[in-house]
Amino acid sequence: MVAGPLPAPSGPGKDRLRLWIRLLRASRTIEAELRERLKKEFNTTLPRFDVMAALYRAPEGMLMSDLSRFLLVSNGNVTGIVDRLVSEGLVARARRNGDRRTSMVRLTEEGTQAFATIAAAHEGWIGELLGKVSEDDARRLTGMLTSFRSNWEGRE
Amino acid sequence: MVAGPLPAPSGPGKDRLRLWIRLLRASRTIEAELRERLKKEFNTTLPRFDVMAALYRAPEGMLMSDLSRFLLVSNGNVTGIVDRLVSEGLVARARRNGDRRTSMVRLTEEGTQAFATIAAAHEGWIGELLGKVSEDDARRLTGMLTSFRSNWEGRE
DNA sequence: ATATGAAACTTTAAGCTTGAAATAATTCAC
DNA sequence: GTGAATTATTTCAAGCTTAAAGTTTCATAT
Repeated sequence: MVAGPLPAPSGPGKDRLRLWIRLLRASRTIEAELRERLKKEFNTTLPRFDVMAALYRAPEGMLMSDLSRFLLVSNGNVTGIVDRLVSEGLVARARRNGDRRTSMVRLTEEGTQAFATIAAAHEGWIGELLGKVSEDDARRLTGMLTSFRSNWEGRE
Repeated sequence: MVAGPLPAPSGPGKDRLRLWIRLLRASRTIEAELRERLKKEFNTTLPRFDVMAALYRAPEGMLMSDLSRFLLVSNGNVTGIVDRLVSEGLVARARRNGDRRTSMVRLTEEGTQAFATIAAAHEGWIGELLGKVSEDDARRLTGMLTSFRSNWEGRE
């Protein structure tokens, strides 16, 4: 999967395979770097950051199922991450009157402050790690990725 | 991190942030789909597939450290995955005469056959999932990703 | 020869991840 | 209104992942 150098395959369809391999290697490389910095600088993790980022954009809160759908991870996964964030005082669950199966999850005041700091650093890191990509290329690449995704997404 | 729809941020540097988010969402979406199919069709996992793919390209075998470097994962990680592949008879470790710290890891006959089958299906899936990307765009995107990566890689 | 350090690998603890099974609450058909 | 599906969430087992600590082996400088 994460193939790299070596006997460059050729033939029909190989271009897409190569694209996928590059895509995967690029995101894994960046992810690894972010994970390391989040740990070193803020003693946190990428999954926690993802959850907080989602909640930061939704001051009114999110349901667990909204979170898992948005983050593209399983339900049970989110449960665990939120549990940990709650125990750290960064996130709170609020039972709802309407539907007692659900609970609104939101950042605490402390969580909001903490996230703002981390997010600023994060944006700087991305700027650094993708620094060699021109703003122009960035926009072009983004466009390609967006359209490709919307094409096959929502199949099943 | 995996932000998506909603209040499109703007400002300097935001284009690269947006690019990163798209990149991550694209690869996670495809990865999830591949993982699911590997499980359903072949009862295996993405990490096992990755290791087997690496070994398939190296009939003479690879050291554990080669594997972990190539796959961009930690040493301990590879140990576990290889352990499982060995217990399934798909991979073999061979002690070396020269250096008794190391062992050459390679696919067994059974592993080679199994991988060939899975790899064929895998390539088809990629063709399907990235089908809407023209071969031309695929090559262009690949080029962009390659150059961006080689730029900041090998920093530390 | 022998310490000293480096290298290759494994082990461990903690956390992330999934898919499936279990719980609980709601909705809907009758 | 009762029972049957549906929905939201949690729990669970198995496996993946990392960073750090530990083991064994090798290289090298005395």
